[in-house]
Amino acid sequence: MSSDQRRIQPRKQPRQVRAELTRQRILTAAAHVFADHGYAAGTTNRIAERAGISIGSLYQYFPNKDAILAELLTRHLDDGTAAAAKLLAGPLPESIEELLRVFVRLAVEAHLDDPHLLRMLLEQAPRSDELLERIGRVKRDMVGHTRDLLAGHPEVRVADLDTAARLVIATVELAVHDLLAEPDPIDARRLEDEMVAMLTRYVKG
Amino acid sequence: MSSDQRRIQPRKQPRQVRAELTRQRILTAAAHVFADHGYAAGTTNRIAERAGISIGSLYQYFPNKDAILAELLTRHLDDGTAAAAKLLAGPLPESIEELLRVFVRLAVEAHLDDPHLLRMLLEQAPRSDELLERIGRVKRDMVGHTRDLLAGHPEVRVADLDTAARLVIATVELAVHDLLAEPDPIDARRLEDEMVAMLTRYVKG
DNA sequence: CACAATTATGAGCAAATACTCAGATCTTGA
DNA sequence: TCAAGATCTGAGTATTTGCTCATAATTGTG
Repeated sequence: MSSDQRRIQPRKQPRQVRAELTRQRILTAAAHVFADHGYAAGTTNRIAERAGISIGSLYQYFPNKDAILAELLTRHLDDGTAAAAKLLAGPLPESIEELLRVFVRLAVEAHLDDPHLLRMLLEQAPRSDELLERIGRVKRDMVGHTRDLLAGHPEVRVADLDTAARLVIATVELAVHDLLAEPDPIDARRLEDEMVAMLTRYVKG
Repeated sequence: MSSDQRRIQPRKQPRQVRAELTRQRILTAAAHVFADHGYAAGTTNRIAERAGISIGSLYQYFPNKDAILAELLTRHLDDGTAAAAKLLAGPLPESIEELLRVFVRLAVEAHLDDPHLLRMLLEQAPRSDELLERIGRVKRDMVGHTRDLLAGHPEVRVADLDTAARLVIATVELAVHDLLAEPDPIDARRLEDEMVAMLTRYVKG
């Protein structure tokens, strides 16, 4: 029941331009529909309708409903890791405060687009073992990088690097998700400032 | 479609002992089933089966599936607010660090029982306007109390009391949820220590 | 233009599942 | 003891919804 291995990869590779276009329209529509109605009530027929295509076309590009969710989540994760990798490859600020600010800002910006969609994605992800796996890996990578950054910085004074890294990641990810997705969302700039202040004072000991 | 007002209150008041007992068994079974399978896959028939009663009996005490979720969430919220009120009524520690510790410990303990159930409850709550309302009210109260505590404490130095209070609440609630519900859960004691350290340094400025 | 490959259509199927109801069984109180 | 009310039963209904497939339309190619 919960261990069925369902395809998550597209059913076929688009060979014409209109095919790729249709694929995009499906994903865009799905993002809207899921954000508005949630995953369960976001039916595939509704997605097709919103995309302006027939339900049959939808199933030519996605083997099942979960695959659409998976694709949306994958994109978000890939965007995030790519942006983070780009940051890590370039020159980084010296001070721990500015260092933290750079990454907090990254997180905030990644969630400003559509906080409701993002929240839904992460909530529904546990439905699939494969997605759980993928999220777990990304999170572990983030914790690892954070630990390394903390470890190599002279200003940092914490009791347990591993716990500190986990706490930092959890705090940033979750608080950003939550505070931006609330009915009365917090101001993004202020959120960034306060969170940087909190984390900086924390890791400086 | 999504605006139908469904009953959430029990269908009848139990008048015999066995009735109240059945009600309890349903709720206990539902907690387990929801925690194991999630809300969508936690079917009412499965709940009834696990409770050792017939599906008909279930629907004599709960008008619909959402009402079961609502009852479970209500209990959690009521337990939490009651515990918090009890704390606030009694003598509180002087130092801000110990003050924060008391409340962080409360949050951690409230989620040690069944982190997966709690996570599921909060994820599925947005399905109902009434529950969203209730959660919002509890959260607003918590932020309010936190702001008052921070405002009246001489050690506290923060730029914006309101933002700080929101950040503190979000951090505690979410990080506790998340870190305890992970496949490799963080040690509760260590979580408490680190979180208290972070929050203390933050609010002391 | 002709023909094959690709893409689109949407009525309808199969399965899942929330929920009902007519009747059986148990409990209470006099 | 026994009737009335309370509780329980579970096969069945109504609805929703993910998804298929036979067919049509469109596009690329020689």
